[in-house]
Amino acid sequence: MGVISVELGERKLHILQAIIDDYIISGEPVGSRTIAKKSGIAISSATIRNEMADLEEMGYLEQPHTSAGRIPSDKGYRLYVDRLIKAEGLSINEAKYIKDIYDRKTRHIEQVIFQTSKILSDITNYTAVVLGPKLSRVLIKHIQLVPIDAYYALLMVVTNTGIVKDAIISIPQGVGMDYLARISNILNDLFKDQSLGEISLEPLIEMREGMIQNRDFFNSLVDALTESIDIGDISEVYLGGMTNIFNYPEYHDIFKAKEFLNLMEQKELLYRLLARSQDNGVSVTIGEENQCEELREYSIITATYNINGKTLGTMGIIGPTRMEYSKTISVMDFMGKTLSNYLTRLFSKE
Amino acid sequence: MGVISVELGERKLHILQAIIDDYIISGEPVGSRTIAKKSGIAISSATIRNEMADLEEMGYLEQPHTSAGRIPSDKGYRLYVDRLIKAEGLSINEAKYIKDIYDRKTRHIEQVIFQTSKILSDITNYTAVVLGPKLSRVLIKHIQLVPIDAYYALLMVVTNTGIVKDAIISIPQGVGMDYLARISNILNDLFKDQSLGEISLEPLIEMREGMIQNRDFFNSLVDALTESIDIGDISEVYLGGMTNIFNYPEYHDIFKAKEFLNLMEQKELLYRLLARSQDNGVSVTIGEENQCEELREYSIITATYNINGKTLGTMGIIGPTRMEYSKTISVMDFMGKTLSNYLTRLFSKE
DNA sequence: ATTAGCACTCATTAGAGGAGAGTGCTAACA
DNA sequence: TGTTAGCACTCTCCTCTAATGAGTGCTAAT
Repeated sequence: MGVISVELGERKLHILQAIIDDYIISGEPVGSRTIAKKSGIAISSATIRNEMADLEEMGYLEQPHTSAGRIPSDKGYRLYVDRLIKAEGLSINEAKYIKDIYDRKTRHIEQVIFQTSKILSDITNYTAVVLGPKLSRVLIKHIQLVPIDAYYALLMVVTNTGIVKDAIISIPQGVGMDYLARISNILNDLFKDQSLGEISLEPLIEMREGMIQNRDFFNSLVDALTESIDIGDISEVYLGGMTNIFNYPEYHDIFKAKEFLNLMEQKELLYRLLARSQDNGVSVTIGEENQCEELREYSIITATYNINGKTLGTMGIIGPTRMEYSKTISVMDFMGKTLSNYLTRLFSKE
Repeated sequence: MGVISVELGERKLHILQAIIDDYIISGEPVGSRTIAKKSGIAISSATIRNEMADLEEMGYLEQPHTSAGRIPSDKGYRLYVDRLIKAEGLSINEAKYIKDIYDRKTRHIEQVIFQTSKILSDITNYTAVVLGPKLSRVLIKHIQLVPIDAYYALLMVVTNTGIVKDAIISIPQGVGMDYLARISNILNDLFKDQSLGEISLEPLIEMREGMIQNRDFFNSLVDALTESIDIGDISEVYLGGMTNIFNYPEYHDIFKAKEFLNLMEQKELLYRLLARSQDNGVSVTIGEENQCEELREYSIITATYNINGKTLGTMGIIGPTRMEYSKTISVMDFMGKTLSNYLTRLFSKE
């Protein structure tokens, strides 16, 4: 790809940029006259037409039909994102708006994540998806079996993100509080300070083997732990601004709209979509680059958040390929950092 | 309204029914010829035209424009629902489908409620809203303060529906496990077996007055309890089949669709909408009967579910006024009863 | 009271024509 | 050789018109 800079002269790049900038705002094919007037350089529309024809041949532009202007191809957007956009800081108002919201303290991380999805969709005007903390990355702080009544006890797992997983399990006749307390201690000794991803239930299962009494109880205990770890890993998915897609005329078509909304209802799909991008920082996927067939007309921008530098989860923005990349990338970068700071402050006093 | 039966002869009723039956399926204004052919009675279209003119004058029908067929008015639908529909049982397949899903046991009531919303929207092809258990109706089974580490403890409230509300509160220096256990016991004595709606924090606040040490701790305790009760009452709202509205051509308009989806995103609105109908059994609200301005073009059918006959929550279906009332009412009735049975079996062994 | 017949209404559809935006090409120009 | 003005051409979109047809209301006959 290093050849690009040879292929593409300064002027071509400038024209490509002008076209994409215009198309992102208008959504309409861009003609040579428009560029001749708006772009800084003083060249005639005829010259620009020649350049545009070249750019089309190289695959950066497309033409919906013969007598229309040009629209960027996915390859065009890729070049644009990689080389043409300049970082665009958030406005003071926006930064303040975000900070203000995070100032309302909660210790409920779900609330925070939910808020984040709302903020993202509000600011960007696209659809936001935020994954809750990937539970395999989360540390166990405390496990306890709490008796509720004669028949049931509550298995409780508290993590360093303040999340509490609980499961109700039935206890056999004649098991007393002291017994539960003993088991609690054992569980704590076994699992404390391990991450949910690392822990192995082996020792517990071995223990069970040695037992004659209360095997049923141990079974349900193992089951409950397994479940809270497994189910846990497909972490929560929070969606914000689903209907924002209607703001863009190319999705006024009812079938496209329905298709999109149906995708957004499939939490597992969204999870897979975001969970993949594990690299830190902001990453951009444009149109056809998407693995997912149905999302070939959308772009996705993701960022991660962490506690103490340890990546915990992902947030994403989904919008049309003619997305305001510059603005959106800045927002994602800012939000990733802000959320990470917030969470670190909140949950890291070990 | 008793006059109706005088005003409306047998034949008018029959015609009205035929028109509504047809319109519910087709969504197109119904003409006299259609009725003459389809409805059982052998009358000419001219006669039916006369009857239709009468029905329109009485307010049961409307005419979109002079040379179109008739469509039912909300008043017409009301008459239809109250007097003309016959109960329509579920098909064996449907009943089986539902039973099968409820057979997969979970003790997580949220899961069950979520499933319910999916089932409802799947079977009816409308949008389903299900409210989680109204927490004011739910009984406290157990309260406990569990120390997590030197700085924090977990306040845990277990209810008879298996829901666990938890809050992390910070504990003052030098407070030991035995102290927390003592407080736990006090809380249990005070609140056990009361419903969240009934309990008063008065005694706790009084206790605080008598204290010199640890006032801060008591404050956060009271706060946490207050919060889990208050926030709790706007119970969870589960939505299923949001995009089902797109199945009906009259909502292919992008603005209507967006308006609808925006409404569905407002959980509090949905909560208020359903929480109102507290009477047991199925209730139907048609078009203009809706309090909510924006829902004047929709009909809502609600049913309640209970544990041991004690009403816990509400489920609802939202769809166009030309809804398949007969079918939907049956489904709601069936689901209300099925869910109640299921929950009763699951949570009532006191 | 019912119905056949007919004139009338109005939404919907298809087609024709014109306007406008934009292109590619050619020839002239610096 | 790169740039530009000019022009014919293409294709979409809008508007206008006419035709179609479903459905009505009224009248007169049964």
